Formats: sequence, C-alpha cells, structure tokens
Amino acid sequence: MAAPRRFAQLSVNSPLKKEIESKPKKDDEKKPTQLSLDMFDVGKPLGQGKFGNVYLVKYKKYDYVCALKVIFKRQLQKCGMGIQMKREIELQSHLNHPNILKLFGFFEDKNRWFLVLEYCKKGELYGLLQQAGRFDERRAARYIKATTEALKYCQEMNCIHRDLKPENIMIDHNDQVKLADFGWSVHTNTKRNTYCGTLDYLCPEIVLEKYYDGSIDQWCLGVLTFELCTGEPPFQSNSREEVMKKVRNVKYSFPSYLTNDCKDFINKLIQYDPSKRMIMEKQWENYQILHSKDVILEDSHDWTLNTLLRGLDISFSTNHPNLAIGCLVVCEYPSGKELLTLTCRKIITIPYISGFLGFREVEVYHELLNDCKEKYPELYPQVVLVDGNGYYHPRRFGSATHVGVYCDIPSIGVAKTVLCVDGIGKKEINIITSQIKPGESTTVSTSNGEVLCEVIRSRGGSINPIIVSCGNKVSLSTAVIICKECCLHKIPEPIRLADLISRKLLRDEGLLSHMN
DNA sequence: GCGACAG
DNA sequence: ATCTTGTCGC
Repeated sequence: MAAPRRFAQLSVNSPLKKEIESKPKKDDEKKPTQLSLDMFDVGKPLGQGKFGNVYLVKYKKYDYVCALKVIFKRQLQKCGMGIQMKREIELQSHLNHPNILKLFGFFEDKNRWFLVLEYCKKGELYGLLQQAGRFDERRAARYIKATTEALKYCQEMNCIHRDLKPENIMIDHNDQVKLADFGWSVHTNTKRNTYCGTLDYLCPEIVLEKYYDGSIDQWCLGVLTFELCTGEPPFQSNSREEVMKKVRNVKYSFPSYLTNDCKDFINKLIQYDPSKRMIMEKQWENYQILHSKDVILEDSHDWTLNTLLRGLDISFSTNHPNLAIGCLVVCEYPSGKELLTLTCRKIITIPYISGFLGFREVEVYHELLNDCKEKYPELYPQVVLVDGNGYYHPRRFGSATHVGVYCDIPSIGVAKTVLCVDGIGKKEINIITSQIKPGESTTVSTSNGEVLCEVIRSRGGSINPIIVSCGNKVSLSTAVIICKECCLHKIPEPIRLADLISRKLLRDEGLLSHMN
C-alpha cells in the first residue's frame, strides 16, 4: 500500500509514455519511471476544489504542459472516498478516447495524490457557457455530439461516468471536448449554486435511492443539452427539496426559442423510466445499418399484371413493457378474403422511443414472415401493408420502410396519423382531406416538391384520412391502388384484422391494462 | 350506451 | 402518444 504506485497505462502518443519506452529496461526490473513532484515546474492554479487544487505544470524533461491535480488524502478519507479513488484512477487510466481527458500518470506522497492530466486551455465548458449565457443549438450540438461519443465509449468499456455536467467537460485549445472527472472529481462547489450543488443533474432513480445503471448518463446528457441550449438546468429551484420533487415528477418546461428537434432530443433522454431513455448503442446502430441499405421507392414488379396478388399485413400490440404479440394476416387480393393468420409472441429488448419507429417491431415482423415462408411458402405475401408511416417520416425511415428493407419484401406504410414534416402536420392533412371527395385521394408534397404520401379520404362520412406512403419496392401510386382495394373499413382490412387479433390475444392473457 | 384504448 | 374516431368489452 505504502509502496510507490507504478505509472498508469499511458496513451499511445503521450510524451511521458515515449520516455518510459525509450528507457532501456535494465535488469529485469519492469518498474517504469517513477514520477515525483520535482519533475514538474508548478505554475498558476487552474482551479480549486473540495479535495485540492489543480495547477498548470510543465514536465521539465520535455517542456510538456499538463494539468496537475492535487488531492489531499486527509480530505478524501474524511469523505470515505479513499478506496474509491484508487479504483477510479485504475479505470480512468485505461480509457483512451479523443473526447476523454487523458490521465498521463499519477504519483503520491505522504499526504497527497497527484494526477497528471491533459491540459485544456479553454477550461471548463461551464465557464464558456457562463460567458455566452447560452449556446445556439448548433454550437451546443457540437459539444453534445462529442460528449456522446465519449459516453458511448465509456459504455463500451463498462464505465458509468455518473457525474456529467458542464463543470466536468473540458475544452482544449482546439475547441475539442474532453470529458473529465470520473468520480474522484474536485468538486467545484464555488461555481454552481452551492445550495443545490450538483443536484441539478440527479436522475429519479438516484433521488429515490434505487438501483441505477449506465442509463443515468443518458439522463444527464439530456439535462446537459437543456443547460447548454438555455443556460439553465431544467430542474433548477430554490431549495433542495424542490429540485428533488421536480426530478421525481420529471417536471420541466422548455423556453419558446428552442426548436422542435432540440426539444425532441432532450425529451427522449430525460425519461423517468431508465429503459425508455434514448440509447446510443443498438437503436443507433440499427438506424445506421438500415440507412446504409437502399430503399427502393419504385415498383419492383408489375403489380397490375398479377391477378393473384396477395396482400398481407402484420400488426403489433403491447402493454407489458417488453412483451409483444405480433400478428400476420394474409388476405386474398383484391377480394380481401382472409387466407392465413399467424401470431408471434416475443419479448422485445429494445425500448420504445418515439421517432425511432420500427426497431422494436421489425424483430417480430421478421419472425412472422420467416414462419410464413417456412410453413406456408405458397402464401408468402408479395407485399406487406405495415401499420405506420413509411418513407414519409421525419427521419425518412418509418416502420414500413424498416420492415421492407430489413425483411427484403415490398412494403407499404398505412398510417392514421401523420408526423410533422416540413410544416405539414395533422392540421394541414385535415384541410387537404376536407377538400377531396370521399373515396378519392391526393398526393402531398413538401415545399421542395418532394412527394411525401398520398392522403385517401374514406368512403364513409369521416374526414379522418388514411395516409399511404412508400415502404419499399412499391411506388406510391401502386400503394394507393392496393390500399384502396383493401379498405373494406377505414383501415385496410389486413391491418385491421391483425390489430384486432393481436390485441385480443393480449387481452386474453390479461396483458392489457384495463383488465387489471 | 359508456369507457378504455390505440404506438 | 392526445383520432372531435372506430372498435371492443361490459
């Protein structure tokens, strides 16, 4: 314990590392250079904290400027953080990422720990934020993106930061983000309102003293985004109790100047239920994979020549957070006669996140389609109608397109509602619908002339439209023809049946909330 | 007929 | 994820 600590693992390009490696390994002694205070010129203090100060220092041998964090063992012990400190150093020294502050090395004397850290000329992001009041979304997004990269890396390394806030994000001379302070942080109680301290970034499970996991960093990322874009943390209040109450109730509101995209992003991260917080890993990965594949928006077959064309639909319904019952209904086209019904019960591991449509569903749909292909190959559908938007989606990738591309099958998106794209929302669609005759349809385009979808007004008296958009390998005009044929009711028959069947199954199993 | 629910 | 709607269960 009292023996001098060895050098921590160094980043590849660290000058300190070069020195160690250039030293001839004499004898069998593998002990690397032992750092000590006299190897540094100590300059001006960079910051003060609860456990000690940070100084600008120069590593004499190479004239290399670093930050030296001094932590008094006494203070640390008083807070019962002695052992934690060592674990944190071990952890931090193994992290190597462009957006994580590098720990070059560490050493100790009788009373103090010394951490040799990367020097960041522009200091804490907190300071820059104070100067600016608030950042415009473009600038905030740059910081958030880099921070996300760092957090993603942390998650891969099974490390939870736990203490994300603008005080712990350093900005170097190149304006690059460097995430700092992995737990042993020098708490900067001088800057933030001492009364609330770092309470602003606490998530509900911490406030309620429940178990927590890596998703607390997602919560904090949402809070951070809010603070960078507005200058104030979302749950700010006069008293500790008030903040905690607001956090428990997830009660916060946006200033009017924020864009919808920004609010949306924050909303997806600041979620009470940890499993509902937007995650960087799987969703994003799937999203990228699917986006890298080609979506075909034209007819891949001459549908009109095939009189035996079958329509199919699958739907998906859940109340239990992770349980889904999917249903696939094959109908004869164009009569709409039901030929086959398959269901699938599956535990979904991906959380539902609005705006990231299709990721949860696609697993279930895929299984159903495979099942059909294996057992009833003659009934395998040529085209699937999917409940929800298709290519017409703010991210240009709705459920129907996901299913179509993922399962490599022609697909059509059939939605009852619209998501706002380029100023076209529910209200605009309703106006458009009211201008067309029952049973007729019209194409809706954005201001650039890009076609989004076709709105069909049902044959009955309702002005509630059916919105058809391209999924994959089916053109919009063909999609509309097929859809109209399948519309015995307002929702195309296969979708309607699948919806009813999957919901009935859930109900029968007592998995819909009104049953208990 | 009324209430719940739909992702 | 708030359909001034459609459907089902009770």
